[in-house]
Amino acid sequence: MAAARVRTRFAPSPTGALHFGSVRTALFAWLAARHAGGDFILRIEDTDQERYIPGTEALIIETLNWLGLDFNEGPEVGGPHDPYIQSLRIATYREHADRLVADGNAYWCTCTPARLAQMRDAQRARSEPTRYDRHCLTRQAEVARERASGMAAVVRLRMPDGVSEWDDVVRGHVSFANADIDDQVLLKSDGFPTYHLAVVVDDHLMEISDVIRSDEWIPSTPKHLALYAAFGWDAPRFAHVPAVLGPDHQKLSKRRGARNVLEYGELGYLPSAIVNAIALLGWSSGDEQEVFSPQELCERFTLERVNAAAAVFDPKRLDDLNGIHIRRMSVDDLVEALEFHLPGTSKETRRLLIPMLRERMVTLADATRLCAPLLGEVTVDPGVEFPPKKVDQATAVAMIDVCIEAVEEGGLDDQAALLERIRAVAEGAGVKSRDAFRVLYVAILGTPAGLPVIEAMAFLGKDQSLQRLHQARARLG
RNA sequence: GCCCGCAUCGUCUAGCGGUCAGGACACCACCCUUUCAAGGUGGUAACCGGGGUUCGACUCCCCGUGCGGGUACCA
Repeated sequence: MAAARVRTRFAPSPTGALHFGSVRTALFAWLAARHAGGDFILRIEDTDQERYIPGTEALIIETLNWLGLDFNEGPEVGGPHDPYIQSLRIATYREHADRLVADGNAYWCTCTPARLAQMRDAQRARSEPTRYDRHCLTRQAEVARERASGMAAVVRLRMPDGVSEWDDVVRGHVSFANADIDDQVLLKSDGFPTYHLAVVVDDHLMEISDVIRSDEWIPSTPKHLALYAAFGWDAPRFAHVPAVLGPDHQKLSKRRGARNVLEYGELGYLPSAIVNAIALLGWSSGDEQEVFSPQELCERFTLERVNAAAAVFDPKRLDDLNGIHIRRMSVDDLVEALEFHLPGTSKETRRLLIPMLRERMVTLADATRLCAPLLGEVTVDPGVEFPPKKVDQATAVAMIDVCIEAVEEGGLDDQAALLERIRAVAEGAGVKSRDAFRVLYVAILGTPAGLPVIEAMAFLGKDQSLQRLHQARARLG
């Protein structure tokens, strides 16, 4: 078979916002496609009306767009295999189910949920695997009459004998004894397909070359293989990626509080940092590079290098990467990105602030806190010691006085000269400059730590700086 | 119950029979320094257990243990 074009898809069910687990699966599928110069497709798997949460579809698209995981085909953008929403493709599944029944690879079943439950209990009691006992397979004529009289019925896959096996891109060789596998329901009594039928039909029709999905699907892959065989289709490559675990080592899930990825945007995380962080959850480059732009990831990523073990998401790692990605941004990009976190500021103002901020942000949201004393009034927090620790009254007074004097005389243009003059006073007082300078930080910023104080004064201007210095001086009595 | 998968520092990982078991995050120390950061240097810290195979196992095989997943007319 000729090397087919690589086509991957992300196929979420619209049951809620995306968290890091689902997004990572999407990312791997996107990276695999982009690495190969192939196509990435978004398909919505909404075959369960009961679990459907309205609005989720738009949320998923927004998340993908925000992260930069662009899709070539899917809802809204369309494509050659439109529609990309399964609830709009019901007739297709129905036709395929009929074909399976006609060929003897599937059969109708009218067993009630109660009988099924009873059957499973009995099997369990006998230490047997739970699977359908094919009661209806042996009475198809009767089942046909029951259906004609309006009895609820489903179509079940007739699981063939033998062994199902495949070479999983991340797991290696995997095999199952078909005898342990259930005759899966393919068409529900409401006429909707189950995941199993829909996914196989769509992946084939949409020419998906690599099925990349979370590893909870491993046990049902034999059913899918049986379906490909029954239809006479070639099966795609399968890559089952491991789960992403929370700090409790439990799989990330919507209940249990896994966060909507979009919330990280509001918190000041960069899409590129998130992409970098989750790519590292299970994938490694093979050399020692760990900071990647999305572009670099596309170049370097291969499914073969995805680890098979589940990974615990570490927020500290994201923080680190986010700071690095922020520092790698251009000033122009930061001016834009900071608009949300420094509301009411002009581009020029943000441009002035960025050199001070850059090395100090873990998230963009830190800008709000860091810049507050420069964009508003200094607040005198009674919890802040003044004079600070290790600095006596006299030294504090001297520091403020020299600063006032220097600013009045020399202004704020020559920051180096200003710094020298102040430092000389600290040294003369025999106090470490690291301690003495805190006096100025509290005076100007209201806290002993923050943006560099001389640059901060330059930003505030002479009048405002002097006013704050005099205010502080007054507090010292 | 039955089936499947996974197993290296606290966390993410490299390793694909012979390494002082490497890197990153976090943590600690020091340096730099106008605070805080950023940056630099160094440090603490790991092969789940037991059997094999082999001259030699983190690496291959088996068993156990732990964890995860599946076992639905949910995906």
